[in-house]
Amino acid sequence: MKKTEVIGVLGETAVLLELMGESPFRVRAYQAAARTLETMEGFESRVADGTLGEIKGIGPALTEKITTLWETGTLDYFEKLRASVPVGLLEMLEIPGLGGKKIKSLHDSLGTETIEELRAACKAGKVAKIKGFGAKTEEKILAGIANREAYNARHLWWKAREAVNPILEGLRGLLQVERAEVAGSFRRHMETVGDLDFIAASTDPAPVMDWFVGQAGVEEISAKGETKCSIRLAGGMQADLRVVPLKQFFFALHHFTGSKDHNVEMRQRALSMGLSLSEWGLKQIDEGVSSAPPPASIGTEKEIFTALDLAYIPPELREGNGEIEIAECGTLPVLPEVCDLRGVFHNHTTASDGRDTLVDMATAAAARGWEYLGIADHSKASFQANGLDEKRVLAQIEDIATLNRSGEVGVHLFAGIEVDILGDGSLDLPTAVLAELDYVVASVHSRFSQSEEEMTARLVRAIEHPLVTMVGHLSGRLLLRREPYEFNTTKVIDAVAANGKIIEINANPQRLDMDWRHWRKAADKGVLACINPDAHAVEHFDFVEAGIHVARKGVLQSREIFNTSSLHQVRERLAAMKP
DNA sequence: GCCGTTTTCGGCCCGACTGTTTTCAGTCG
Repeated sequence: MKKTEVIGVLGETAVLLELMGESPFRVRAYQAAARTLETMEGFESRVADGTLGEIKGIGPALTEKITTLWETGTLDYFEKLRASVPVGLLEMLEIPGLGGKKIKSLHDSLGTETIEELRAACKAGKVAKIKGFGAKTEEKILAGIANREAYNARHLWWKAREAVNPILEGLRGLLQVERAEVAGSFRRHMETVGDLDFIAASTDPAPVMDWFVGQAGVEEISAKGETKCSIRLAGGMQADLRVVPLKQFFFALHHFTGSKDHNVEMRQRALSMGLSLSEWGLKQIDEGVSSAPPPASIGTEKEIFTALDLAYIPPELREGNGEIEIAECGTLPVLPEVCDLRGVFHNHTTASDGRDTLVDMATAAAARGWEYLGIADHSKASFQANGLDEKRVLAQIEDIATLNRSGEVGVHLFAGIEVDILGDGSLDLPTAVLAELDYVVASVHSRFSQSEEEMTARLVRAIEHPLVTMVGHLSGRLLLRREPYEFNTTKVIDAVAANGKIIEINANPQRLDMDWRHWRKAADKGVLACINPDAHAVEHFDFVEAGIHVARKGVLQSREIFNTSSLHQVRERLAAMKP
């Protein structure tokens, strides 16, 4: 069985155990193990030599189950568990207000196994009669089922921002509001976000909450208490607001920024120092460990970290991926910013499927202050995208050279191509043509359903081609729409490192590919990143901001990003990469 | 399920909100 499948089984086991009403700690153990495996290096050898149990969070029971899965491809424990839980129950977890225990209770008393049956039971008033349920729960379940159908549960970060900015501005404009921020996965710059979390500091919550629920675009008020309320916006996005006194603001902001894993570690660290950290503050625990008293008041989020002897951890890094250990040393890396970029390399023009011309694109790039712009239109195999054949490539090289010589645009243009990686890993254009270009982006645009072995070999072969400079959108995923194709990420990254090539950070908000979770390890192997907007129009240059988010979450530094280099350096490096 | 220079058993982050209760369980973040 493949590693990704093992991870899938562990994750599904956690969900199934939850539905069985198992101990939440056991559930958590499976979730944690799945996450650990996702980023684990040398998984195969550890399974083989039996050292899996040395990893924190993986004990004897999980070692045995993972080993069995890996070696035999099946696990009795899991199969029995899955057979005992109807699939409909898994889907019910997506309904707000329903967790493992309530779903189990519904199943036990009514025998509901599908969402349709649950809907029918609600409509017949049967659910309200169950102990622990009532009329309101029944209504909420019905509404939840309807919403689930109407809207996707998650949204692209880029899309969510359109909702966030006006709300933040509105909150900050209120007389009663001293501070307001957005927290949650949005603040951590996750590629997709579920709910939006707003925190406001005020001594007078009522008018703030009234404004929040009364905004234009609010479709439903899902909850409204004294200090917390929850709305659903047009488009289906859920937004929560919490109003706290100013002295609690930064604690609340930190808490609701998360992630959950980060918070757990922070609280554990506080406890070890004789302190208790919560969204309400930092207090001294009376007994036990001697410790310095916490600061009397906190005026920035940074001071919370300082109180725990940590360097400030930017929100993007708060994923429970060892950021606290790094911050312990007080040496957090300086993360890149949009202004560090001096150009981009994967951009389309009207020659293929872009909306703007070469000159338009160059002018817009110059207006951003970029020093250079790489043009990489599609190659001929991308027929639907009007890909360029040999002749048109050579013509475009000529156009670019002419434009560069003319000095009409204040940016240096590099002639490139986004060449299709064909099914067997060969490239869509002959070497003689590719050799005429300044650089080559190689991408997969077809035959996504190849086996992991085929796709891995295909990518590796393309990477090993001497004229390939970088790999475009490595996994081919479309967030919330299409899963990545199957390939061995480690092998591909190793091939890129071994050949001194570059991996693109495709900054299209729907791609954000290669995923930030792989970046730190890839960079440690010497792989360079190149943040590219995959622009099909001048306004798509804005996407680089999302690309910077990926780099920051991946803990990359500017020197690890190819296109933070000056024009002079880029020229030299591109030339050096050519055979 | 995992974990342990106080523990191999008894912990595992913690508090608000909701809807259901008559003192609290479940869910959520």
